[in-house]
Amino acid sequence: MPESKNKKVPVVAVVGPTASGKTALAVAIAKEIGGEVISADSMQIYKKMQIATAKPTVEEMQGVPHHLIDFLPMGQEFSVADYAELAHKAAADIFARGKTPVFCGGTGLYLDAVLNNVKFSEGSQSDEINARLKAELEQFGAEHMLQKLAEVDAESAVRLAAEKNPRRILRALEVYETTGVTLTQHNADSKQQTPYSAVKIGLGYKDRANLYARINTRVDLMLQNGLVEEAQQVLGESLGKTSAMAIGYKELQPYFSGELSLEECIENLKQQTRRYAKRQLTWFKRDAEIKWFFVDEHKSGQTLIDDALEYAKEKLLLLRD
RNA sequence: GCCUCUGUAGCUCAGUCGGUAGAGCAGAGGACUGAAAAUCCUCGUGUCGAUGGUUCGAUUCCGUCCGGAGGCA
Repeated sequence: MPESKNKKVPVVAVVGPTASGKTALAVAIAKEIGGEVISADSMQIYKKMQIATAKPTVEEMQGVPHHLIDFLPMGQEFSVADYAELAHKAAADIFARGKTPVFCGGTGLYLDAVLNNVKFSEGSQSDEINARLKAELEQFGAEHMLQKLAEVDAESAVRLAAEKNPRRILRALEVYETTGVTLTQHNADSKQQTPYSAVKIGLGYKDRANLYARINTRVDLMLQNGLVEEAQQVLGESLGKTSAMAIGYKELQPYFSGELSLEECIENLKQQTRRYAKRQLTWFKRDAEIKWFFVDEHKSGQTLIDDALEYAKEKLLLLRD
């Protein structure tokens, strides 16, 4: 009965690719153990973006309180740092009321940032510096930016040399210019002990084809539920840098402008969603703490939920020992 | 029935003046610390429609057959 364990806040995290059934499982778990859901989804945070983000409906929530959903105007930008701050607050609040936080979502970066308690220092971001670096990138290219980085932060430059991901090179430069500290150092400083002890449950498919089929039919369902109308409305308003990236609206833009047929846009939307799911899987796969449950290995959604529920309860009991 | 074009990677097509072939897309794997539903990296062997012939050697040239497109009757 180690003392340190008792000090950690027990939480459950339901993760997995889009369209794997996370919402239903998280609600079932929350109801069973007396929990509240904290969404870990970079797009469900926005108001008005309902259908495309598969935001849980009131019926789906079944009376379980949901946090970090449907609260931000679309024009506002958001980032991991913002998410981490809000999520920690929500978790502390839920725990203080004697309940258990149940994280649920497919944004791996958000989840990891919170569960690993990554510290986001305040001064490492600057829109002006970012804009300036971006202009420089456009003029001189990624290679040039990488060399510029190598002069001040050789270690990060070496690490980033293989992929030459412009976004990441710029961030490394931004961190150095704002804080005077290398990205390597900055990231090392961001590591802290986590206050949480998480039971991680992954929802997946044994056969990739089944996941893709599920995604395809879910997009069709969204269309039946009025996705086109929602897209028209959303695209008509001013989206922010973050919300504009949501899958489901920008793919339909060519249809509204008459460049492509609706059918072509839908195919494209489905494909984008499939690729997104694949990236999510790549992210979650490397987390060995996740216990996976496969949808296509169960007779019904209910047996899957029952199995996962049983696992979650057992694990939580162990954590409380 | 005749003529022309065409049949190469899951799809769209390049190409080989004869020495067994390569792009885009799709797909797969991976990375990921302030846009993450984002951004980026890596990965291409396929009876070159079938079958005979010419040749040291044919996917490439020639014949025949089968499939597809078009034109003329």
